[in-house]
Amino acid sequence: MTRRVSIVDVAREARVSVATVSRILSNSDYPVSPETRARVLEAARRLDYVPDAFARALVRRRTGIIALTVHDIADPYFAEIARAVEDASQASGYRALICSTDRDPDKELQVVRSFRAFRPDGLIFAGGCVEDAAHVEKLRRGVGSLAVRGTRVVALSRHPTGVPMVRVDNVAVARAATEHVISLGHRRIAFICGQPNFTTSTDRLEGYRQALAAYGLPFDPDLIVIGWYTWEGGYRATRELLARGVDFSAVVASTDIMAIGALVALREAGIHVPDRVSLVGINDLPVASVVDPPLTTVSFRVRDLAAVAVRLILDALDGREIPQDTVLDFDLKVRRSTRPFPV
Amino acid sequence: MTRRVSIVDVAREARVSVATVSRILSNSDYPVSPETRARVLEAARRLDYVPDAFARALVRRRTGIIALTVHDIADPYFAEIARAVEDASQASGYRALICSTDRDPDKELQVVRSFRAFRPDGLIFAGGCVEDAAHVEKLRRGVGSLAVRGTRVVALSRHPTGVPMVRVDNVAVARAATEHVISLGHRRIAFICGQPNFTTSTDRLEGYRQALAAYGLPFDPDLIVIGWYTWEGGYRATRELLARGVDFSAVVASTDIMAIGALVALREAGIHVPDRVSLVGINDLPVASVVDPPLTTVSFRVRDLAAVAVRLILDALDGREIPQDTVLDFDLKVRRSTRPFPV
DNA sequence: ACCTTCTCAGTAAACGTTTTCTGCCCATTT
DNA sequence: AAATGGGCAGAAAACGTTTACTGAGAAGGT
Repeated sequence: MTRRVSIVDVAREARVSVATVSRILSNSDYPVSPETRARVLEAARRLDYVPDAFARALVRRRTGIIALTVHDIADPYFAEIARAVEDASQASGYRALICSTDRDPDKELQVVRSFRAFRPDGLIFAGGCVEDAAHVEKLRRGVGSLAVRGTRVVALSRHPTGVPMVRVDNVAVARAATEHVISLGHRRIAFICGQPNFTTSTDRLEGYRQALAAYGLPFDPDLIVIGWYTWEGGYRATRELLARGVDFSAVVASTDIMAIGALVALREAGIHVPDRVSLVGINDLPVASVVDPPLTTVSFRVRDLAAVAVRLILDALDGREIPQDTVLDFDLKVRRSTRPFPV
Repeated sequence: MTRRVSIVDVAREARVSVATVSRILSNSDYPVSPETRARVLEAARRLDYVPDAFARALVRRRTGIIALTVHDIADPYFAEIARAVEDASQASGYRALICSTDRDPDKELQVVRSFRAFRPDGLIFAGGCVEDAAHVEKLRRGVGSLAVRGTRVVALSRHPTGVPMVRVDNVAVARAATEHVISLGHRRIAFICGQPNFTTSTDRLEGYRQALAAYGLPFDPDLIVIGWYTWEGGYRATRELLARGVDFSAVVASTDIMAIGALVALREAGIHVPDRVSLVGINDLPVASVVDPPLTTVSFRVRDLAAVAVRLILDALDGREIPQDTVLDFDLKVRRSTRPFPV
């Protein structure tokens, strides 16, 4: 195997020292004569030289890497996040390193730990992991040891302690979704809730409660059903709901993905949406407008969430002070999965 | 900022040389006394030492990185691929570096070029880029310069020259999809084709033609419509098809994603699937079983495709000979978007 | 003429690992 | 008692960059 071309080859070719090559190629504003610059640039081009990121990262204290943890890159929500992080990173010359945690706290710890070897300049936690105290503490230590090495950390849609976060107000979001169906006249409203160990779940449940309370409607535990944040989870939760035999005319799902699962379950049960049951989701993923009926959902720009997170990290790396809590707004997208009650 | 802990700190703490620490921690089978080993391990644990991936990559000739180019990580098909690559890489101690090319040949070149700085041990091209000769040549040079540096390259579902590939037989796949609706009695069968500069598109079109020919059906260009490999693309193509006013009772879409776009367009036009038009897709993505009606589609294990690619790269890195062409099999999943004609 | 200041480019010391040589010490063999 | 060899660990040279010094020469001020 032929040896790779390094900076010394370029230096030899251009008959200058490696220092000069480095200075010219890393675009520092170091003064250098036009002729030398041209000779070096030409040599680099001719040899097709690309600086080695590893050697560079070793001596600069920056790696140019922004790490991202997501629950599952194959989940449409996190795929959107990943894409936005990738784009925003790349636009600033950074590179995104993505890892899935599968909503498993142990795996999340392991992922964070494994990130340390790459000492990323930034770390974004997308999607809460399980937030029990012991885990948070372990995570804090793991993240802490990253931070010690200069990594800037930002959390996306979760509430860890001491880490800047960017999020939507999940309470308000779920409240908006619920109030929408209430305002359509629905009274018996089921809620498909995520696993309780995610703050997103508890926040959205709280929003649902607040909406009921605001309209003087009773809170009925029989209308609450819990599931995983997947299609399957939404499907099963809805089956369970149906099995209970309780009466309801609307369903608020914690996420679009769960809502689509619910749609499948309702369809299988011969319950038409929206004629017999109204359905509302949260997230406004691309897939929401493509199902039948198109899903009424609470929309917030998922990609903006991620882009803002990257921006914060970049700012922090530049030494700027960054806000501890950035809250993005949202709005309701009324499509065809909801309609007034009674018909 | 406190200095990061390096191998010399561990060495000092354990009162041994850095060489010894390195040998113990990188698990070489170098002989070392149990007491020394224990002391070093304990010191590393106490200092919470994690070896620096960059320094390590510099001296070993391996980076532990497998790079992956996809059209768009937010596209469900490529998200599946990405997830599988991530899992398979991680299982072998590698790390996946993912970049989206947006189906843009220029961006693909740029991505490949930018990968070189990281000199990945492996490179997987998922999803063809545009395959015109000039581009392939440029790409070959880019990839070539990667290969020179020791990167093993594998292509996923495309036909570049001289690069081992793993794929399904796209001709046979499309043929199976088409023959399915033919065998149901359909005679006027539309085909939603991808952009012609992807080999996947031309292969699948060819499969469609072969199926028609095999059953003695005429090929009617009016039934062929071209679009991007997106929901939007499938939607628009179907609208165009409808605008033509040609008669058809079945639609074969090049991908599930396009098929779902078609579903939306047909629904909007008041054309019921499958009562008036049968629809079949290709890929069997998770989303295919969740739309209404659940999509009949040709299924191949997308994740296996990616996992095999990683396996090949690992084999190649171990110096083993790897096959130039690996073809995975597929099968038809009949769901409810297709039905016999005439009703 | 001499001192200062600039402009430009080279020398060499990092950065944090791995790995090739050495070589010590002790046990075993002759 | 000398020679051999194996187990163990240290010294030092990479790996490919960046960057703090250093310094040569030219230009400009007194």
